[in-house]
This record gives sequence, C-alpha cells and structure tokens, in this order.
Amino acid sequence: MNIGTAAERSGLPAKTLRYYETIDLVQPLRADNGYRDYSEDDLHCLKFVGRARSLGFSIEECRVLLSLYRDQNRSSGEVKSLALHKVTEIEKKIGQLQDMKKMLSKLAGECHGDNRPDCPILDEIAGEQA
Amino acid sequence: MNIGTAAERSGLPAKTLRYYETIDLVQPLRADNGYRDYSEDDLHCLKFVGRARSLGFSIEECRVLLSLYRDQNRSSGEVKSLALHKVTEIEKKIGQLQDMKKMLSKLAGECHGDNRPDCPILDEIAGEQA
DNA sequence: ATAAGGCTTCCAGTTAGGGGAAGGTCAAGG
DNA sequence: CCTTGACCTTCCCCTAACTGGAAGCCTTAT
Repeated sequence: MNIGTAAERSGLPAKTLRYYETIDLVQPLRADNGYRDYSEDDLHCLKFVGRARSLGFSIEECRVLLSLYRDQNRSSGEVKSLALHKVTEIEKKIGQLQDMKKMLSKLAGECHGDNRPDCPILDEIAGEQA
Repeated sequence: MNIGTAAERSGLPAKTLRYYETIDLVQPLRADNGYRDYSEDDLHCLKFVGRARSLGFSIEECRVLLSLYRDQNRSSGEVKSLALHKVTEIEKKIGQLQDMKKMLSKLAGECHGDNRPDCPILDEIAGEQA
C-alpha cells in the first residue's frame, strides 16, 4: 500500500513513516514507480512502534522491542526488564514534576496576584530569601 | 568576573552562559581582552534563570519572567497567572506519565519474565488483543 | 621560554520529527 | 489526448536547549 494509506491505517503522519525509513526502523519495499510499498507486516510494525512510543519508549528502545518482538527465541524476561526500567524512569520524572508543581503552587498561593508590583513568586525565584 | 567564575557561582555550565548570551537572555560586557565580564547583576539574572528553568519554565518563559522581574511596575497578577498556567501544564504532563506507568506496570505484571519466549507485553504492544 | 589552564569562536550533533519547495506520477473528467 | 488535482518523491532547513570538540588567543606560573 502507498504511504498515505499506511499513514492513515497506522495513525502516524506520513512524515514519520519516511523518517522511520531513513533511520532503518521500518523499511518498506519500493514499487516500480519509486513509491514506498508498505506490506501488512510493515503496517503491523508501524502500529507496534506507535503504541510503544505512546508508552514512552524512545526510538532506540522501540528498535530493541521490535527486534525482540521479531525474535521468536527471545526471553520474556528481557522485555519485562525493559518495561520495568521504563517504569522507574517514568516514576522519577513524575517525582520531579510533582516537586516543581508543589513549589509553583506554593509560590502562587503566596502571591496576592493583583495590580501591585510586589510579587513573592519573583522574589523567591530571585532567591532574595534564600 | 570571568565566565568560569560566573559559571561556578551560578551553578550553570559555562557553555550555557555563552548560549544565553547568543540568545540575548543574559548579556555580559566584554573586557579589553575580549573575555566576557559578568557583573553581580548578571550573576543574579543567571541564578534567577537557573531557578526558573528548574521549575520547568522554558527559556522564552524565563525571558518573560526576567523582564517582569526587572520591571518595577509589573503587576503580580501577571506573574501569578504565568505560574498557575505552568502548574496546569505540569499536571497534564504528570497525568500522561501516570497513564503510561499504569499501562506498563500492568503489562509487566502480566509477564512471567522468565526464559520462555511467550511475552504478554509484546503481545499487547503488538495489539493482538485489540 | 614554555606549559597549563582559561578564554574565544565556530561547527556539528542531539530527539523525533515538521514545514515547505521543486518536481515526478496517477486517476478521472472533458 | 490533455489537463487538473491529489498523491508521491527527495532535499533542505527548523525546532529546544544545550553539549562536545577543534583551532587558536590570553594569562599566569615556573
């Protein structure tokens, strides 16, 4: 199938499909006219990658997952370990964001937020109290 | 002071200070020998930016915050609104990460994680059950 | 005098594509 | 048969916020 159809059916932009080809992630064949010709199997891989990306895996991680997926002899332990590692990464990121949020909420709570120029948020960012 | 000292005192890499100069964020004077010469005021701005960055503000947001900080006539309402907007952005991001984590944990929990090739994680990413 | 270290600029690379130009191809309609 | 519009191709530049490295000047100490 042409790239437009593959894009629609995979839910990914055509630009992304071309990009995935340049980085050797999903390589469609070419038709006689030079158009990319995606097979059902290619489409399957595209969906797989799209889903893994939405779960927070990087392209390089997707490459590993894809090769594990294709390898009938892989051990599920490998995959599980990758998934759990990603979970701890995500937890760490969540923690950082929660810290930011907490501090920002606190600062906003201390700021009267009116037309007066006095602003505890800027003061604290500036570190005048630190 | 030279860039090395400013870097150390601000807690930011020298490379970052040079970068901030190229994007007109913090512009030090130059000494006769061509070296950047950071004033105490410049240093203050660098620290301010570093702190705002660590709170999740983008460079462009830092630029705004900095101009608000320098503007003695600004209203604290403007700043508070920026801060609250950032809080909702952060909350959204946290939500997304929590969704990812939930799904990944569920998948990992369903995977026995041994040497057998059968792997529910890959199966579900592949969408065989979808 | 020379060596070490700090400073300068510039170039290239990072992630994961997005925007858009210039041009080839295909299918339908007149 | 020709044209039009949609679709496809490659190519190059752009994003954020730096980071790394090379080549070369400046300063300081020995």
